Order: sequence, then structure tokens, then C-alpha cells
Amino acid sequence: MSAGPPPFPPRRHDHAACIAAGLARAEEACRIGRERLTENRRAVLEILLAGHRPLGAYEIVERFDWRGRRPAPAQIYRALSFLESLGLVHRIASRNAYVACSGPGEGHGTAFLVCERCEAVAEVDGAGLGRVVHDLAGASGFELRTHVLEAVGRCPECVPAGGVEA
Amino acid sequence: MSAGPPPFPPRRHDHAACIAAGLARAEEACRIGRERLTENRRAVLEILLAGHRPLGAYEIVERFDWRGRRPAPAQIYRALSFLESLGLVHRIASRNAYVACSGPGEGHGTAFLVCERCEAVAEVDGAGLGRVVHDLAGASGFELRTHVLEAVGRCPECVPAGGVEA
DNA sequence: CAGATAATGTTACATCATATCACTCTCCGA
DNA sequence: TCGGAGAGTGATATGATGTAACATTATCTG
Repeated sequence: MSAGPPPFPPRRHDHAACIAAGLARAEEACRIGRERLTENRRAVLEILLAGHRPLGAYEIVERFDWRGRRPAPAQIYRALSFLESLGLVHRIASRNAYVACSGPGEGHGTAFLVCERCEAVAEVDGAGLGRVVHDLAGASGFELRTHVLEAVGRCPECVPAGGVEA
Repeated sequence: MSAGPPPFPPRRHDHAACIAAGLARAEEACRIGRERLTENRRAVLEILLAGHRPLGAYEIVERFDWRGRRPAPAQIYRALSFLESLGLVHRIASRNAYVACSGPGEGHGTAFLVCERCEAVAEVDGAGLGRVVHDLAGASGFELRTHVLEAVGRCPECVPAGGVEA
């Protein structure tokens, strides 16, 4: 296995390609799970992939060009739930926002690095993290089901910029 | 340093004592920080300590017996912000809820184990966790400021109970 | 084609959180 | 002890986020 894409993609990169790749992964995931990537679900995913940062549900509504009209929030939340269940989208709880899964289907990151300045999100996973969490839980007699880690700080591109201009 | 209290206190324990201890810690923290533990702040903290699980802001409003009336949400949020700034209360982002800090002032846990059945929360910290997070961030060139980990599963008392009755 | 199942479109509402502003309380120096 | 500055409160209003419910439409399957 290779090193995979860098956790924080360069500011300028082939956006169209990474959107296409995301959609391709979604289609593959649906095929495997015998689920349907309907027009709505696809549109929501596409908006998240294009946004390339966490978007609130109502931001998605705003970007949804739906023959002039706009879908109700419920539509969006339904699509988000579906996409989350397939691991194609993750909720960033600390921001009430949603982000398209960056990596390939397997090896989902369980940690998110959120830049407080530009809002970029990297989904990372370290061999150590899962084990540490498992051990922490075990030490308390806790039966672990899921976990999520959200870190806040500065992404590589924003480190040089000082101040609190976020 | 001792082992401290068990992360998940037994279902039946001296509640009054642990509320009193929490208030005492708050008074100490305010004295040190030259802040005021006003009646409102104290009341909100007391409700959280008594609840002994994450409470939504509006749950706190409901439990607030305030000479017959009830305070507006803003009151509660102000108290919560204050208590959070002193590390006496933590927000559980994945639940939009707040919980009184369980441990002593120092060595705040940076991880929360949330029981999906009884809602008990343990605040834990492992030497390893901070370092793993730091390393994960560092590997991505991310400048870490804060992080939070929220785990969901079954606390020791709820492990025996099967099913999804949560 | 017909029935079953899944997804949609819509309305209404529930829940969570903050802005604003006038008023009160507490502290602290003159 | 007076009184001004600053912190905190009480209240109203509103913004932001998330769901319930239900009739309709689309898709699958025998």
C-alpha cells in the first residue's frame, strides 16, 4: 500500500479530478452495498466534494441549484444520513458541519484535523490512535463502539499566517 | 498522586458528597482566577453536578427552580460559557450537551466515554493519547491547539444489558 | 401489471444558541 | 461614604440547526 494522498491537499490541485474520484467512490460503495446513489444524494455529495471543507446543512441548501427552487432542509439531512451511513461523509460535531470523506473507502480516518483559519479538514488515522482509545476504554471497563477525535489548530498552509484572523 | 476516582462512579454513591466536592472545586477555581461564582453560575453547576450526566441547555432551564419562574436560555449559556472557561464544565459536542467536570482541577481529561444506554460520562486521560494526537498532527504539518475525543459505547454497568434499548 | 418498498417533496415544528439593551450589583478609589 | 467603571443579570427577540409526519412518486420484483 502507498502513502495515499497528503492529509491536507495543496491549496491548488485538480479539483475536478478529486470531485470525480469522490463520486466514483460513492458509486462503487453503492454498488457494493446495493444502495442507490439517487440524484439528491449525488448532488449533496457533489456539493460537499466541491466545497472541500465542512459545510453546514443550510449552506448545502444554498448551493443546491434545483431548477430554480431550493430543497427543504429535510432533503439535505436525509441525503447526509445516507451518505454518512456509507462512510462517504462525516459529521464534524464541533462545528455542526459535514465534510466529504477524503480518502478511499477503507481505512477511514477516525480523527479530523480542522484548520481554524481556512477551515480545511484532514481526515487522518494513525495505527496508534485506535489502540490508545481502545486501551483507554478498556481501562475503564467501557465497551467501545465508536469514537471520533476532532483537533483544532493550523493547517500547514496557514501556520505561517500569525494572529487570530480566523 | 493517587489513582483518583474511578472514571465511572458506581451507580449508587454519595451523590451529595460529590456535588459538594464539585462546588468546592468551583469555589477554589474562582478564588484562584479572581472570578465570581455568582448565584446563577453556582446554580447551573449544581444542576449539572446533580444530573451527573450530560444535560442540554434547555434541560438545565427546566430544572432551574428560580422562585417559581424560569431563566431565559441566555442566562444558562452565559453561565455555561463561564464554567467552561474555568474548566469546570465540558461541552459534549456530539450530543449538544454539557457535563460537569468530574475530576480535580488539574489533569483534565481530554477524552469522554459516553454510555449510549444510561448516558453516563467518564472523563479520562491517558498519557498516550495526547502524544498520539500530537504525533498525528505533526505528521501532517498541523499545528495543534486543542482536541477532543468522544467515544460512544457501554459503561461497565450497562455492558451486561444487551440489545439496543438505549 | 400489481403490490411492496424506498425515496421524495412539503409543511410544520422542535431544539439549540446568540444578539441586544436597559438595569442592577460589586468593587474600588477619591 | 459617595460615585463611577465594569461585570453580571433579566428579558425579548431572533437566528441556526435538526426532525416529525404524511401524501406522493419512483423503483424493484414476482
